[in-house]
Amino acid sequence: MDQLSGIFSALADPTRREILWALRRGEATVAELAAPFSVSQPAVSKHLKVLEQAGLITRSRRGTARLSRLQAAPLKTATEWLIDYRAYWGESFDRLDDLLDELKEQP
Amino acid sequence: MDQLSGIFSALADPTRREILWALRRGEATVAELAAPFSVSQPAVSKHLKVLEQAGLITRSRRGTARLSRLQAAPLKTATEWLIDYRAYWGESFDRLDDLLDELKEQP
DNA sequence: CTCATCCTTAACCATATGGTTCTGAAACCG
DNA sequence: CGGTTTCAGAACCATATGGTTAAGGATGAG
Repeated sequence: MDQLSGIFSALADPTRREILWALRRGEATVAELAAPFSVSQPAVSKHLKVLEQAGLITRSRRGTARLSRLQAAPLKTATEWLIDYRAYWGESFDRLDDLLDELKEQP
Repeated sequence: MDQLSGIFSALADPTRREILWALRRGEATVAELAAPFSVSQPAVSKHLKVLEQAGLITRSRRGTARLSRLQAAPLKTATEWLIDYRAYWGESFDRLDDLLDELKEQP
């Protein structure tokens, strides 16, 4: 599986996007990440493995707990693919351009 | 399947990304899209159906041929998700920021 | 050393996915 | 009308995916 496919398929699952969202402010344990969901803890462990293999998170230990931490690189890779795509395409991204403008103006 | 999941899982397949790439300059028939690949024509038809259901393409007829055409909206949706995510995350996108700077300066 | 805690792995299951071949529908060509 | 071209659909297959429960490894607490 190439890198982009791994990233996009990792992002394709709503539970995994929620997990990434929960991690945006820092590290969290498996139990903390599993709490908001109605799925079992081993299911969350599987999702974390997928995210790790896509490079979206790295993992470490603290006592018996396993900590997950976001990694920026794959998100950049995915965003760049989309932006590059647009660069080679005739049509513009209209409202996306506006959004980017806004983002540039509030640094 | 929610919209983002459909878009990301459509983008997760390399063949589908190649098809989108081939469509960046305009419409194409199924045969034209299938030619570069070592898969059968029905396989390409299936991929086109996935892309259509994700909203990434629309389809029309010209004689016996079926034309596929790119749609910008889902690409915008996906890009915005990634950009928004970054907006709520502490770390910056480093080189992505540079890329965006470059894009803003060559309009 | 023993035990509890936290999490991963194994085994299993149902459904989805990506591929095939074969068949047939839809539109033009003569 | 009949044939050709272009493509979609059906049926089938192998593997991947997302879920479960049950068992067990690793670390810290007592």
